[in-house]
This record gives sequence, structure tokens and C-alpha cells, in this order.
Amino acid sequence: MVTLKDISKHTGLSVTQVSRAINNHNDVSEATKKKVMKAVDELGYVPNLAAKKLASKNEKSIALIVVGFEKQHSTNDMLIGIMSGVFNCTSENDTETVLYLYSEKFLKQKSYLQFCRERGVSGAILCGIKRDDPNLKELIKSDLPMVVIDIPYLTENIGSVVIDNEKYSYLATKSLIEGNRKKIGLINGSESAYVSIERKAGYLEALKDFGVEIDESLIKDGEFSRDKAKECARELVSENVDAIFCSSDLMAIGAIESIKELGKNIPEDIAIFGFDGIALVDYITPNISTIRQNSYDKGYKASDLLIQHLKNKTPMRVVKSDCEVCIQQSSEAKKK
Amino acid sequence: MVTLKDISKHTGLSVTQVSRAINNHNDVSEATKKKVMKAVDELGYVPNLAAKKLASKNEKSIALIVVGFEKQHSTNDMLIGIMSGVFNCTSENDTETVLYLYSEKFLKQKSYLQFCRERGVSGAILCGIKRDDPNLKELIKSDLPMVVIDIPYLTENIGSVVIDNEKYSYLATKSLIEGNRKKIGLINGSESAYVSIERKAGYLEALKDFGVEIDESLIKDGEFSRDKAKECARELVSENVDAIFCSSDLMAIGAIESIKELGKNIPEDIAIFGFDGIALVDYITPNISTIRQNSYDKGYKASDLLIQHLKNKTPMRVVKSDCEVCIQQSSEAKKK
DNA sequence: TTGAAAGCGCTAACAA
DNA sequence: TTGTTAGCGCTTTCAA
Repeated sequence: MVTLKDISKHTGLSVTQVSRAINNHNDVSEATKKKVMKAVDELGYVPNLAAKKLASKNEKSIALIVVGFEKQHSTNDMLIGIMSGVFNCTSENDTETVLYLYSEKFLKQKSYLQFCRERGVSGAILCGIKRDDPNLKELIKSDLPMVVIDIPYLTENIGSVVIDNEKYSYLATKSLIEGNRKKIGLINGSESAYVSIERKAGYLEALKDFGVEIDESLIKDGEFSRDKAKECARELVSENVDAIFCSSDLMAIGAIESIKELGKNIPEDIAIFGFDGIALVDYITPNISTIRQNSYDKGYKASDLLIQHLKNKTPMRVVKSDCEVCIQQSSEAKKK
Repeated sequence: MVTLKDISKHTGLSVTQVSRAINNHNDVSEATKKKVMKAVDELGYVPNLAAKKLASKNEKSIALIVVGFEKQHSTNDMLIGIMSGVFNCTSENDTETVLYLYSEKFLKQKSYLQFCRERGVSGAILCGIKRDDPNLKELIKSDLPMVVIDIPYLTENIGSVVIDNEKYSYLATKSLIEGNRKKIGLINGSESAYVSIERKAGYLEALKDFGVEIDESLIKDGEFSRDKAKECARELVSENVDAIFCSSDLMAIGAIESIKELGKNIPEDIAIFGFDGIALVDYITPNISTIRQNSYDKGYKASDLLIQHLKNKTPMRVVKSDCEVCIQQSSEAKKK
């Protein structure tokens, strides 16, 4: 292994000066820098991050903690999006990202906090976390700066990146109404989930604004499950809805299956609108109208928020990530 | 930050002895261990990995290098599978995994080798790599032990994890023949791709074994693209095939779309068989018959191979990961 | 079974 | 602009 000492010997300069040259400090003569760089090339020097980290207080790194992924799951594409957003932003900022894939199925998993401490990260990004995660509480108490994705949270040193669920549910519902749908069902997630509450609110708001009567019996709880959504859709069909807004694409897929099984046509008889924008929506027939989240953007913004906070003491915020209203075949307008 | 020194002061023992106790060396009295552990708890000591790494030659870590992921892509579920396999195996073996998401779109990306050196990893797992990747050549020359996923490779210190493409293509084709299909087209990947060559071989082998005439005009190059596969499928339909084996699920989806557009029924008129087993296959109507790869297993085995080699000098191998022949609606047997 | 001392590769005062 | 010195938190000889 080539070390600074080797460069030092090779150039006749002190180790300190070599270190300064390599890190491009401005109190080093151009001549020295050149000489050092030449030696670096010749000897193939590569810095030792562990040593840097140990010696310097400001070797920057953050943890990306990912929970609730599955081996083979249709929503994993969003995860990769978030990850690449985070990694790209950190690499632009010369910050190291350490990934913690947390699964209780894995042996020897440690708490989020311990993971962060061991690695001496200066902040963390949390993704896929549930509000009541006990590990989360511990992290929060530790006052390590962190950014939570998808749960609005805001304190001195905790920020978040979220989407405006209410707004986009409103827009989805509005689009259905404008497509001449009169009886619009909702297959929501689980009642306790934060996003479900918001998405339901947007749906109700739109109905109200456009003078569509609200009928509680058209609101079902699909528990974010494809199978549960199939059931809900069956019930809604028997209620003669002509549109269903689903609080997730996965549930929209279930609904579509049900409706097809019942011999109804989409979108002629019933329009479907999903939420999330997973890759699947473009592979299903009919293509599913959806609210397309920008996972990459969420990851990037989370990382940016954290890094700005770390670097410049920028106050934490609740940052919004925009979505795209993506109207496809499944919700084409009905002829009057 | 609580350090060994703090524990040392708190217990009256030397730093050395505290270190030994914490690492559970056997030349430490039970009494001391107890005393130290108590202090660890009380003070909330967490080891500093950077320091460990620097001080000890055998602090184990490996790099997982992932190339060619995309922000939002339907095959990302396989990636997550591999990642969780790797992380799980390494965590069982007290080995640190450092992830390198490599994308040329990111700024400031460094070579795989430099990444590995900076972190002082003792081995690497490569995933999504192309044979002609220039960064790969450099890594290979460095003789860092590594395991390549999906490309058969074998040297003193390079192993690989692959699936038996030929065997499973054979089985897929056989299954189509046994379903009374007489004229079976192939939509292959790209001619130069290693997996395509193998998959084609398996297809041909099966035809030969079962006495089905080989017709080169039924073999198309779909370039692993959904759109290209749509074209190929159109051509094959005009050739009156009654089955198409697609070298990837993504292409199978394209083929299905084409066939539906042409007013043909699946599987009545034409059976479809895919390859890969991405999450999508269970969401398409009809569900696609496929060769389901076990991504988790691939990741786990890659990691295991590398770790065994590192620990016990186990020779490198070309390890096979099994697939599951998964027969669904799209290839149900035709009535004679 | 224990402790003193050296050193892993690097950065950062402080002096010169 | 440069070099000397100390030290980050840990492991590991070596000697007791």
C-alpha cells in the first residue's frame, strides 16, 4: 500500500506538505503541487479513507437507512430511484454515503443509531420507515441531524421530503370528474397511514368543489394490498361506480383485475386512477393513469437538505417533491 | 464520543485489556469481561469502525459494485434482491458491505479499483457489469479477489455466480413443445450477449431433441427491448407461429402487446414464455410463464463465495444459482 | 491475565 | 511556503 510517507520519501517533502498538496490547500506552491501529483501518479497513491476519517473531524459521510424493501417487489424501482438520487447528490458534494439495508429477517442487525455511530456519520436519511419504529425513536433522541422521506417531520435537526398527497389526490379526482365520471369510488390505503389520510382528504375536497355528492359507502380500505383491493373493487362495482381512485398503483392493478373479471370495460364502464407511478403502470393493459412520484428527486432533495444543513447550518425544512399527473388509457374521458 | 479510554478510566483497567474484553478474546478473565461490559452499557460505548479498520489488518469489508441501474426501471426488483442477498450474507459473517452505485451520469465517479482501494476492502462483488467495461479490466489486473454476477469468469481470485441459461431455455422450450406447440419462434436478446447465445442454444437443443424442425426465420433479435420485441412478434405472427419463447420477460411483454393488437389470443392461438421472473410477470394479463431467477440467492451465493475465499482460501468457482420454471397462463397447453 | 508502548495513515495546530 | 509534533481510536506486539 502506497502511503503519504512513500510520497514524502519519493519527493523529499514532509508528509504534511504532501497531504496539503494532495488536498489542494492554497498554502502550497504550484511547484510542490506538481511534484507531488507526479509522484502520486507514479506510485499509484490512493488515500486511505479510514485514516482520513479518523484524523479529521470533517470527513463527511451520511447514512442512508432503507427499511421495508422486499426481495422481489414491484415497488422496488422507487427505492432504486431514491438511492440513486441520494448517491448522486452526495457524490457531487464529496460526501460518502453508507447504505444500511435494514431487515429484521437479517441476522445481527443493529439499531439505526448504533450503525450511525460506528461509522461516525454526521447525518442520516431515512426511507421506508414507519412512524412507530422503535429504532426511530432512539435516533431522534440522539439529535443526529436527519431527513425522513415520506413522513412530514420537522424539528431543529430533523427535516423531511414529502409529496403533497392531498393536492395530487385532488387533481386525480378532478381529472376523473372532468372525464364525466359521476360516481367515483375510493380504494384507500390503511386508515391509520398518514398518506391515506391525506389522499382521502384530497379526494373529498375535489368532490366537494365540483358538487359531487359524497357517499361514504364508496370509500373502501384496501390496506395497500392488491388482493384486498380486488375485493373492494368488486363491492364498488356492485355499487355501480363509474370510476375508482386508488390510493396506490398496486391497488389499482387489483381493481383492474376485478373489473375485468366482472366483464366490465376500462375505461368505458369504469375509469381507474392510481397513485405512485411505479414502473408497472406502463406495462398493464390498459396503461394506468397515475400520480407519478419522482423517486430520484426525493432522494436528491433529501440528500441536499441534509448536506446544506450540515455544511451551512441551513435550517431544516419540509421539502416538497413534485409529482406528475399522468393520464393514460385507464381514465380516458367518458362520452357524455 | 465514548472511547476505549473512557471505559479504561471508568473501570481502572488498561485500554488494552478493555479492547480485548470487548472483542471477547479468550485471555481475559470472566470478571474483567463482566466489568467491561457493564461499563460499555453504562457509558454507551460504540466502537469506531474507522479506527478499527486503521489499526487492524483484518477488519473485513467488501465492495458491492452495481452498474447499469436506472432511476425507474421494471427490472430493478432483481437488483434489490441481489443487494439484500449480499447484505444478509455479509452481516452473518460480520463483514461490512460498502455499496458503490456506479453511473456515468453521476459526477465525480471514480474507477471501481480506486473505490475499493480507498476503502481498503478485501474483495468485491460486481453486478450489472459488461464484459468490455474498461473499469473492469483495471480491477482484474489488480488481483483483488472478486465475484462477478451473471458472467462466467474463473481465475485464481475471480469467481462468478451464474444461472444455467441453456438448461432453463431448454426447459422452457420443452414445456412449450409438451403443450402441443408445433411452430415455436424465438425472440432473443442481442446476438453478442453471452446470455443470448446460451439461451438460443437451449432453445435449439430442445427443438432438436423433440424432433421439431428448426427454422432460422423464426429466430429474431429483440435486443432486450420491449419495442423491438413488438416488431419481432408481429413478424412471427405473420409466420403463423403458435408459440414464442422470449429471452427476457420485458420482451415477452412486448410480444404479448403485439399479439393482442393483432387480435390473437394468448395462450389459445399463441403461447408465450419469458425469462427472468421480474415482478411484472404476475401483474400482466395473462400472467407470463417464465424462468424465475432467484436474485436474492445470486447475491447471497456471490457473497458467500467471496467470503469463503477470503477467510479460508477456498478456491474460486463458477457457482450456479437455480431458477424456477414457472408456468402460468401465457403458456397453457393447447388442446390437440 | 494484565499493561506499556508503538503504530495504522492521516490531519492539524504551531513554529519557523 | 514548509516542517515538526501530536494525536484521532483502535489493535497488537512484547514484557511482566
